Amino acid sequence: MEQVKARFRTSLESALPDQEILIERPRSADMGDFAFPCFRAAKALGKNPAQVAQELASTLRIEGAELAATGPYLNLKLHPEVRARLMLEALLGATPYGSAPAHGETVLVEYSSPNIAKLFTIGHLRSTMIGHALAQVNRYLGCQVQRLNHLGDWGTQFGTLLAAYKRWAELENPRLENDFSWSDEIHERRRTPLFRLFQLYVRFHQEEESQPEMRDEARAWFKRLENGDPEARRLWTWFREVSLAEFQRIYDRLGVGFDAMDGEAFYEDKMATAVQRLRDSGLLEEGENGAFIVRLEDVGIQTPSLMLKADGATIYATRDLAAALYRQETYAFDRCLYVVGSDQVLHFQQLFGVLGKLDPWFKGRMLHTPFGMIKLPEGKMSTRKGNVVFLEDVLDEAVTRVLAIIEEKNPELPNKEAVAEMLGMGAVVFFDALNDRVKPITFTWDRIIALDGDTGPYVQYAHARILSVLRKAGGTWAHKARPTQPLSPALAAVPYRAESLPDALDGLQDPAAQALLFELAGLPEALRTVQRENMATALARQLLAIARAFSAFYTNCPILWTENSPEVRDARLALCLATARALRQGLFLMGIQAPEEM
RNA sequence: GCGCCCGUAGCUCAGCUGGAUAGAGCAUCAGGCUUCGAACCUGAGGGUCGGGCGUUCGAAUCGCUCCGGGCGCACCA
Repeated sequence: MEQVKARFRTSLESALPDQEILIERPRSADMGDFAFPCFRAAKALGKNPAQVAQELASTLRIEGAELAATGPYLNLKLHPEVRARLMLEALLGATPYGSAPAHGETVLVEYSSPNIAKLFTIGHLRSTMIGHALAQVNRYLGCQVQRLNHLGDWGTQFGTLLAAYKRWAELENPRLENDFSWSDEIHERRRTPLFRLFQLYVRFHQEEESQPEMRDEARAWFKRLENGDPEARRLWTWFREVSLAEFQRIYDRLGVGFDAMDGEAFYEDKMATAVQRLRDSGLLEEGENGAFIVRLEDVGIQTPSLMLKADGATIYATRDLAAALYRQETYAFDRCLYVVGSDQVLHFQQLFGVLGKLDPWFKGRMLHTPFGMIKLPEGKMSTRKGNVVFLEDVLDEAVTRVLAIIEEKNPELPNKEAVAEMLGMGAVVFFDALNDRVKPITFTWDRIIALDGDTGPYVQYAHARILSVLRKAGGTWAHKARPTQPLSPALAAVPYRAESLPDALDGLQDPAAQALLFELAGLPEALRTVQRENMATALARQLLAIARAFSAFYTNCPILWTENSPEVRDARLALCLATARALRQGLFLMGIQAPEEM
């Protein structure tokens, strides 16, 4: 397909010297595979665009394709059989479809980054799964990717937690579990140390409102922690351990992995040199009240970046600065993506501004992918106030709903629970990636766990139907649709064996088959869009388009009918196989599994 | 107050480096299971692309402005 595009480009270049040739994709298969809009060329030539298209259509020749002028566009449309052959070769060949060979570019993706001693809420899902998808797609496209989890394991909040802990719940206290009135109503799973810590945190903030002097208590505890007080240190370590254990369980469930989990505490001893560099460059100025700031007006940011508090203590901006400098040295990266909510756009503008002034090397390498916050119908979620929706509750509810549907539609299904898990997760994760809105999303159960229409399960359903057909086809067809080794977070490409094509591809002449090929052809471009725009939306939407086109093909073109000639049957089976592989690969990049039956 | 973001069908959203008749899903209505999975498919209705002005051969897309909403604005992260 790429060669055809290149040939199209070459002939356009020779017909229109000195013109910039921009080739687009038409909106649908019946218009063709590639389109050249003639507006600019027409203007340069002083002609009518439609006329230019006509002239080009009658002059140029591309083997295996027809050139037609449709108004101001010159459309290249491959002959159905050529289109089928090119696409199936690409889809079933040795190179994973749409992937690129390693080219040494290093991309860092910072995502998830939960705070120690807090529970995963639905708000953490976006960063975690978008970050995962971006890491996966970049790896698929040949980048060297480092997946970074910048754990929130340092800061004043630990003073709060230490103070709360000392106040109400000593480590050894056996009454811990009974100290909280609402613990009896909650799920057994939440009777974990982490959940108790979370409750302590919430309680402290609640009581603090009427007793402001508690804040000093918290500050004092953080001071002790910073000064290396053994008790504070011991408790901090313990908080961190129980939190990480809990996080890992969730990451395992989501199929997400990291290459580094260096949290903010990791940069604790690296901030002094970072601050010194700021001083040496003359960027650090004393601001109001004795705090130290970096002014950024000259780079178009009116609000200066606060780097040191009046008491000399560091702030999260200092830690992010130290982290960026550390990463520059450690990874020598080409791009660093921060998948963090849109409430922090200013923070990252400031951070990037400071880095750019400190070292021009950083310019253009630092990128923030902001996303809208999830809020509840009654307002903003707040961990401090305790009005949050926990991620695991959402996942569990999704799985429960899917299980009910399985019982209704396919009660004989083996491994119901495992399949329900894949579908429930698929629904939630796919929904999350589908819209990359920067505006806030209002959480409702029915929205996030929708199972019909533009959803993960719709794509998974198309995949499962294909596997079902391939199984019925007998022989090794179904086997060919399975990965050659188990999938794991260490992989980006689903491992498939290269397959040879049937000799004849009649049977793919039908418009529905051609439309499916057209949508499959859009997948590589969608992956590049994901990489360029740093959002997973384009991939999710392309998978939907493929699944939709498959469903139409499936209803229009019988595959295993006895009246079909063996050639027609095999050609259609090959298309099914190619589609199944593409769908599984695409879902996998998003962190979604594709069950063979559902 | 200042800065950034958003406003597209009844609802939720795509489309935005300007370009073909503005697309999906949900909801509504009308059809489709004696052969491969109806978690599906086919069709219909539904739009001053928030309003206005401008740039352009051409604007949902770019600029200005107004209206409506969100977020941020130094010692939280």
